[in-house]
Amino acid sequence: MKLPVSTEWVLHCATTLAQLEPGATASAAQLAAYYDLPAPYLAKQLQALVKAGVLAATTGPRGGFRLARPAAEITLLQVVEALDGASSPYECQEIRQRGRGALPPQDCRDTCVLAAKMADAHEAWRRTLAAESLADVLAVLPPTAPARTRSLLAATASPPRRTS
Amino acid sequence: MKLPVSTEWVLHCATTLAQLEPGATASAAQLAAYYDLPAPYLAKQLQALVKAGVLAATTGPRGGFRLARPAAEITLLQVVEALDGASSPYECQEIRQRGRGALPPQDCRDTCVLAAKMADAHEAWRRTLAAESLADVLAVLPPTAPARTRSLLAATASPPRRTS
DNA sequence: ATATTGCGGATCTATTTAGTCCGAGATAGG
DNA sequence: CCTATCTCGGACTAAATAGATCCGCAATAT
Repeated sequence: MKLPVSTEWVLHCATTLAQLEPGATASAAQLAAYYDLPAPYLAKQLQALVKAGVLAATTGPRGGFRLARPAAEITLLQVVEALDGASSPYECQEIRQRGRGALPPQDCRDTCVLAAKMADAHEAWRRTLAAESLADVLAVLPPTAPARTRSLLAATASPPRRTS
Repeated sequence: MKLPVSTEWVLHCATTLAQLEPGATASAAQLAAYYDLPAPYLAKQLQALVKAGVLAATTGPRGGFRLARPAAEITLLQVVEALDGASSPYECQEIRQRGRGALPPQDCRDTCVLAAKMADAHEAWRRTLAAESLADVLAVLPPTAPARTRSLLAATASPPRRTS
């Protein structure tokens, strides 16, 4: 049971994007430099967040990524599941219905007790992550963080067209 | 984030072993036939449970596996973690300390907020599974189940030495 | 003594993950 | 209005990890 390392990347990137002024964007290259990550691969992960509706992207010069919704309406669960999917780590194969000890179908009308308990555990996991929004995360950061983040990001922004 | 399919196997096998009379054993081959599973691979997984102290094994003819402790003292979590380990699916790589936006060490004395929340979620998952014992699972099975299980298992027991 | 069982290691395959690349589209500037 | 360039978007390739299997060794009850 393991989550991709890029999970940490996108969680931090989402937190970073949440510190921008409304409407402002940051490119994949900017975010990659900010965290020292391989830019093309990070871009791929961010695209997954776009497809999941967590981020919005604008192409063209000065384009980039921004949150698709207010930070208070984006939960950690939505970010994590955008990458890894929402399926439970335990998948019941109904082995109780196979082999010499196979149960008759009428005994299998309810879901398997073991599968039910594993599903309960997964639900508890999801509930914990769904209870925390990006806004909640921002609230525990020092008040100076957003300004610092914005200025450091701007340092790698595309230059304003050199007039050679 | 995925658990091995063998997780379902060992959960069911542990439940099956819990239905035996105290001291009785079942071999890997018996359990494999009971659930129509690949015997060699199942054996390997059961060995992991032995190493984790969940099951006890006796070698030699008429040997096999049995619970190492009363069913009430074996939780689903112990069975699952015997196979997959106890480590969290999310592993913080401290990327907040790398790249252009790296935080100074004095700001990293506490664990990262994101890592802490992910750890909370994993703890909620573990708590749910730790709250359910094999005895709890047996309690919801029909009272006739143990007798049926024992008789079906016996059908694949090693034959009592053919006197040819 | 022999057959049966668990135990551990070595091996092979397949799926997933990590990482890279090039093309389509959009915008700012001329 | 046109062009140049910067961005995302998806396809493609390699590496690592986990899944699955096999074989020889040790132990024990018959």
